[in-house]
Amino acid sequence: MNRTFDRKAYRQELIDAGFSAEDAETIASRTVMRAPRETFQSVGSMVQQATAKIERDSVQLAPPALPAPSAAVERSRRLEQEAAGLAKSMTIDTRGTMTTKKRKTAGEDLAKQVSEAKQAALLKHTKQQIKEMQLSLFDIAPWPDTMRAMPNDTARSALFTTRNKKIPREALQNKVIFHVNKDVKITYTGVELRADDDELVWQQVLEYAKRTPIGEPITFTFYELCQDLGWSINGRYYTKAEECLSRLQATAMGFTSDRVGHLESVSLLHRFRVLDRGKKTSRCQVLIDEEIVVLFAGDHYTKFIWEKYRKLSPTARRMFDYFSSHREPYPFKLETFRLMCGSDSTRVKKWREQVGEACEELRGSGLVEHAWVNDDLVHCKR
DNA sequence: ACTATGTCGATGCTTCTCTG
DNA sequence: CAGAGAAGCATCGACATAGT
Repeated sequence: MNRTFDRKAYRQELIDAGFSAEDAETIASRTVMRAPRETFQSVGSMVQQATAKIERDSVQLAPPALPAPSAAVERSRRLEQEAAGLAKSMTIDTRGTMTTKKRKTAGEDLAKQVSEAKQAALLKHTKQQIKEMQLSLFDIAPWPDTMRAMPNDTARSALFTTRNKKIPREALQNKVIFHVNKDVKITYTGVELRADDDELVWQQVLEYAKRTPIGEPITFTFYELCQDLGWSINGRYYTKAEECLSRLQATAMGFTSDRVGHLESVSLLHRFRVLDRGKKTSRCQVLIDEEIVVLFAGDHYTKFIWEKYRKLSPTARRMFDYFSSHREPYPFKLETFRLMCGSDSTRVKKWREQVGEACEELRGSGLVEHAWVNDDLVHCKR
C-alpha cells in the first residue's frame, strides 16, 4: 500500500470521477485528517478494526461444552438488544432453544448464536464509531450531486414494486420480500412501496441527508423536493410527496445477509414530520435511520445519473436498478425480473412485451449501452 | 425573485365494450 | 379470441395569484 498519501493527485482523481472541485477537496482533506492510509475504505477498515477487537474480546467464546450461554454471549446479546433499541418494534430473537434430543446440533446452534451476537456487537461498535467521528453518508458513500445512490441489496430486491397504479397499495405485515440473491433475506412491515414515487423520494431524501452527520435531522421544503423529483409544483404533488414520506417512515425492514449480518428493524426513514405546517416557513424534517448506513458501507452501493434515472418509467427503473448493481451484468430470467418488480402480470406474453419496452426505454435514455430480451432472458450491455 | 397553492384543459394509461 | 375504439380516470403542465 502507498505509504505517502498524495492528496493533490487524489483530489484530481475524484474530479475525474465526476465530483465537483469543492466535493473533491472536502473528501481529500477529510481523508488526510482522519485516515491517511485508509482513503475510501475508512468504514471498511473500521469494521476490520472492530472485528479484531471483538475477536479479542471473545476469545473465551470458543464453543463451551455447556448449553448455558457464557457471560460473553450474554454481553453480546445485550449489545444486540441495545443496537436494536432505536428500532420501532423490537422482538427478541428466541432461536436456539434446545431440546436434549438435538444435542448434536447444540454446538452448531451455539456457534450460530455466537456468530450472530458478534455481528450485532460489530454493528453496534461501527455505529458508535460513526457517531463519535460525526461521519455523514457522504464520508461512507460519496456520490456527486448530479447523481443519486442506492444500496445494492435494495436494488436487487422487490422492496419497490411496479404494480398497477389503480390497485391500492397492500399493507404488509412481516412479509418476506423477494430478493435475487438467495443469501439475502428481507422481511417488511408497512405499506407497499412503489418504484414510481417512493423509490425516488427515498433517494432524494438521502441526497439531502448525505452531508449531515448521521443521526442529525435534516430539513427541506416540499417545493424543493418536488422540483428535485421533477414533479409539478402543485398541491397534489405536495400531498403525494408527504404520503411517500409517511409511508417510508412507517416501515420496519428486517434484513439478514452473509455480508451485513442481521438488522432487526430498519426504517427507511427513521422519523418524518412537518414543521410549521400551513405556514410559509413550513419545512419537512427527516431523520435517517443509522442502520441504513450499514447497507452502503464497503462500497456496496450504486451511483447513477439522477436526471436520466428519475425520468425512467418504473419498470425501466427497476431494470436499471438490477443491472447497475452489477459490474458485469449477467442475463436474468423474465420471471426473476417479474418477481423483482412485484408485478402481478399473469400473461407471459404481455410481460415480455412490457419488459421489451423497458429495454428500449433504458437504451434510449443512454444509461446502458444496450438491453434486450432473448428467449426468457433479459440481457444488458453497460 | 422565490415559494406556495389552486384551476383547468390536455394528455396518456387502463379497462371496458363492441365487432368480426 | 384478438383488435379497435370509447369511457373513465389520474396525471401533467401552463398559467394565475398571493405572500415574503
